[in-house]
Amino acid sequence: MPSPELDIVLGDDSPKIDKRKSVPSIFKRLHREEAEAGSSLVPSVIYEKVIAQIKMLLREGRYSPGDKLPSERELSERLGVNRNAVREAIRALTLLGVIQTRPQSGSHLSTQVEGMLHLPFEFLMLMLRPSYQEIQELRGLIEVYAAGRAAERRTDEDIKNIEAALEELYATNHQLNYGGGPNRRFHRAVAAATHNRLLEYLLFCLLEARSSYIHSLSPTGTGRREQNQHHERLLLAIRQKDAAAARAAMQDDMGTAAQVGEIIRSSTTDS
Amino acid sequence: MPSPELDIVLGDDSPKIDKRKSVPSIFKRLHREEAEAGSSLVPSVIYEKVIAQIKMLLREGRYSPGDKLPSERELSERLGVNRNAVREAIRALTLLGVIQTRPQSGSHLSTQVEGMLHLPFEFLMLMLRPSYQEIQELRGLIEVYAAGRAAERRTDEDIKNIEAALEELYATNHQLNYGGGPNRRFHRAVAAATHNRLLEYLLFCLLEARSSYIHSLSPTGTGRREQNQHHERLLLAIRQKDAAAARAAMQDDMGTAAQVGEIIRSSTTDS
DNA sequence: CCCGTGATTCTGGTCATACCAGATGATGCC
DNA sequence: GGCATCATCTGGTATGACCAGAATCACGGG
Repeated sequence: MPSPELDIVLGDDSPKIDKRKSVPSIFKRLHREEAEAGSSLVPSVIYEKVIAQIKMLLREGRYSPGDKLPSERELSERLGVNRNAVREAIRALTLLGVIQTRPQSGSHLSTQVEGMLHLPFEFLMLMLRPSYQEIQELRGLIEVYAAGRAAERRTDEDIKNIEAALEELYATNHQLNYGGGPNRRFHRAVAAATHNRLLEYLLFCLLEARSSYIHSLSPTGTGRREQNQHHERLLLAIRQKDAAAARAAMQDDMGTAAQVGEIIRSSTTDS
Repeated sequence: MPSPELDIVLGDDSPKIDKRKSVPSIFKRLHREEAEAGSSLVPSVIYEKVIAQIKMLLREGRYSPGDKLPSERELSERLGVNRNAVREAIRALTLLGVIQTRPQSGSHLSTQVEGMLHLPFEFLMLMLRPSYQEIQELRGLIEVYAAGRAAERRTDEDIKNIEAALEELYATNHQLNYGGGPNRRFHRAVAAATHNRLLEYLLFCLLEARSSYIHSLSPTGTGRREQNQHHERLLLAIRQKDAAAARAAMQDDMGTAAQVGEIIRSSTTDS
């Protein structure tokens, strides 16, 4: 059941001429023309064609998350390209998190989106080099909104998840990884209560990338008590479905985080 | 000046044993262990090491956007791996938008972040399949916030840009690509006035991916007049630095967009 | 001495082939 | 029927080759 027909066809009905000489030149020409036009509608290089195919199959619903892709050898044969090109495509998609591949088993479409935006976000920050304030502003605006919505939409299940996350946070509270995973998980649990997966996941990735970008956030424990307090307030507000109070609590929590960020920034004044 | 030293070293001081047999087995073992643990701290495959290297160089500031990378052959030699692995890494990063590569010239770190998140976002939506409401909620929350901040922070330059974008939008208003590029550029111009590049870019990519995800948004012209009106109000509010009015105008614009989305959804009831 | 021209070199894009090691699945023995 | 064994398949990696266009440099004319 895994591998639905998929008869992939590369857009070109190229006359199969020799393949070593003619085909590349065609691509090259297309490439140049496209490059000059600034557009990229026609994939210039083969691996992009492979990716475009997979994307199309996803879009058309012929492939669904979890499905197994044909083997690299089979794909390369069907697509009429070398295995290297297929590998490059698969590798690139793996990096995006679209595909998961196990060494001697095969490649599957990811069943979960976890990890899909981490690297892209990380690189985005490395390239854009946003200030701490910029990140915090974006984060804050999403989190505060999410807190309010969470209060309005939360189910009992959500409450349980948030409580569990909070408990975990407390359990690791004495450790050094302040602001680390548990904290992110708590915030994610709150965001999840909005029942907007896109929002939840975007925020989560933003937090992950932020944490990785502002490396070693750990040193200071400043405001930990305040932060715990904010978290408690937040949970209470969400439980009581008090959107305004939830937003206020989250806003305060953001403020605390901003303070921490300030300390970090001032202590590492360079770069 | 382009290629700063870079003496890349793969983390392992492997005793250079034959290289065809021993090294892979080491990776394999590490890979399996990591896979079982669910983590991925140790890059399992070589191309990930290459990527990690580049990321590290970026993080350390030894490489900056625009710099030219060593040639694939040179990289593969320095890293002690095959050129394929290097290509896979470069290709993957190209897909992320981190690297730009021209056929007979070389690979450079992208100077612009444009296009960095497009594909990731697209795939995220293809995998997550969020509802129109989910997208719109996320979009709306960012846009409304941005409108307010734009009103507070805008410079005269920003006003000019927004006006220009609005003019372009009007110019193409009679065409079919309603809700297309010009509209996104207008919204981006507003977001740019917040002077938070991260926010601006994130929103932009979200809009791009949204447009690509909700394909063929064009058919209906419903609400175009209202939308124009909202845009005018928005511009006015930003010009007058009236944050509340700006948020209100944007909120209305989001409402219009939601309506359009509703129509689209109801007219294509399937999939 | 400058500049244009032409050949050489370099680079990315593609391909073919080969081998390894682990996973998979079929086969056959008990 | 259950379990061990082996052929096969798969992804990971390596080597080597060629193409076409870009980049570079050397050379000769002005």
